[in-house]
This record gives sequence, structure tokens and C-alpha cells, in this order.
Amino acid sequence: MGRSPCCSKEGLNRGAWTATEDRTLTAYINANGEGGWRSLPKRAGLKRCGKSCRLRWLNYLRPDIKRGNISHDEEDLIIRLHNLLGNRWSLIAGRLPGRTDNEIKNYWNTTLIKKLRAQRSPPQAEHKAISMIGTPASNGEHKTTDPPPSAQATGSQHHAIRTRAIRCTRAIVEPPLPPPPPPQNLQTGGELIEYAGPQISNNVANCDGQEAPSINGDYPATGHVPLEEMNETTMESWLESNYLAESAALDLESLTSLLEEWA
DNA sequence: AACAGCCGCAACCGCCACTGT
DNA sequence: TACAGTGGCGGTTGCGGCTGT
Repeated sequence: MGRSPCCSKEGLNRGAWTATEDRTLTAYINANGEGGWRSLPKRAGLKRCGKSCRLRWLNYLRPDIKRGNISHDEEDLIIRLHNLLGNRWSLIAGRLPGRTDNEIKNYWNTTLIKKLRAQRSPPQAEHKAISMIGTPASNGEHKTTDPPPSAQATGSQHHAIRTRAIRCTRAIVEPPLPPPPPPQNLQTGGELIEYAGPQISNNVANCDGQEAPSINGDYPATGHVPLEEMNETTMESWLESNYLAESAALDLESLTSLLEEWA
């Protein structure tokens, strides 16, 4: 690959993790908690890069990980969220409890791309299908002049949000977050998606230092939106009616901020 | 049975934002 | 303000299993 390593790899194990390494890492994190990834390998007695430990824990060892068998509803949600957010896998994963960004990214790049490309095979349906698999954020602000592979394949025209998630953690006032109200399920086409919605406190600044829309712990009270009807438009209106009724017009930027708050 | 090609997924990488000094 | 350290993200790679010949 020819890239310089992010940290010294001398004497470090690489490649697939062994069961022993997994046990060591799990035991250490169970005893000491997450964090301090750079120094964790030394403290835990692992010959691994800290980044590698973090990735292994987050993508594989975490106890709440749900692996394999992505359901039809989950798949549908991934497609719709991707249509809205682009390749912001961590945000998408945040809407799918137990799923990791890496898993969703892999699933998208392997399974969904092909599936959706196959769907668009009829020429008349091409435009519609293209809009489903577009990468809006990538189109808008991709770092290079070359469009990303998915955009090359699709050439979609979408709202550009951002390619990378920007962490907005500045809280002007940081009251302890009350526990969220009991989850309210969003009715989907035949199944229920557990609502893992916002835990947004008052007076949280957005990226511009302005106060974010006041949500004040209000949670969805209306509008069971069948998943099959959920698209960019219905999702916006659903979000607007349920979260932003008191705020000014919802634009995609604020929607993105909202979704980031959820994550 | 042996080989080649394909595919899925775990892991690695560089980049960037955030935080503390 | 500048800088270094750290954490997190998305893109990419390559290994290993599976399938077809």
C-alpha cells in the first residue's frame, strides 16, 4: 500500500485478531472501560496499535453488536438514509441499533450497490433508481475532482450535505441528560423500528455557535410513517412535524445537525 | 481433485476535528 | 494563537472462504 504507518508498528501484531487477543482486550475494557486507545495496548499487554484495538472493540467485540442478517427493513432504512446523508456511515449506523458503520459500509459496497444497480436496469427506470443509490454528500464536497465510485456510477443530483461528519460537541450549558422517555416505535411496513431518538439537551450550540433548535425533550407524538413511504420528502416532513414544529423552516443542514445530535 | 476467479468482510490507512497545554 | 496528542471517520486493501470450471 506504500503508506507510512500512523504509529510505530515495530513489534506489533497485524492482521486478523486471535481469540486470545480478543479475550485480553475484552477483559481489559470490561475492567477499565473504553478510552485511552493509544496507551491501551501497553496497559492491556497487547501487541497491537491502539487504533486497531479501538476498531476491533467497536466493530466486533462490543457486547451490543448485532451481526449478520440485515433485515429488509434495515436495508430499506440504509438506502433511504444513504440517499439523504450520503456516505456518512457512522450517522447511518447510529440509526440502526447494534449495527456498526463498518458493517453498513461493507454491506452497501458489496450487496446494496449491486442490488440497486440491478434494479435500475430498465432504461426508463434508470433515473429513479439512480436517485436511490446516489451519494449526495460525495457529489457536493468530495475532496478530489474525481467523483467517488458510487457517484461515477450514478451521477445523481442531490442535496449536498457533507462528506464527513463534523462533531459538534460544544455545549453552552450542560445539564445532566434526563433519561429519554420510553422508546416510541416508528411503524414501518409490517415491522417496528425501535426509536432510538434524540437525547438533546437545552442550550446546545450548533456548529455556528448558535443555539440549536429547541427540542427540549419532545419526542415523536404524531405521524406513524410507514417505512415504504419514507423518502427524503416524507422523512423531512416527519422530522419537521415531530421535532421542529417550533423552529424555522427545516433545511437539510439543520436536519443533518439533528441527525448528528442523534448519533 | 485442483485450480482460478469472485466475493464478503475484517483490518488498515490517512485525514481531519477536537481538546488540552 | 500555535502546537501536539487523541479520537473518530470514510476510503481502501487484502485475506480467506466459496463457487464454478
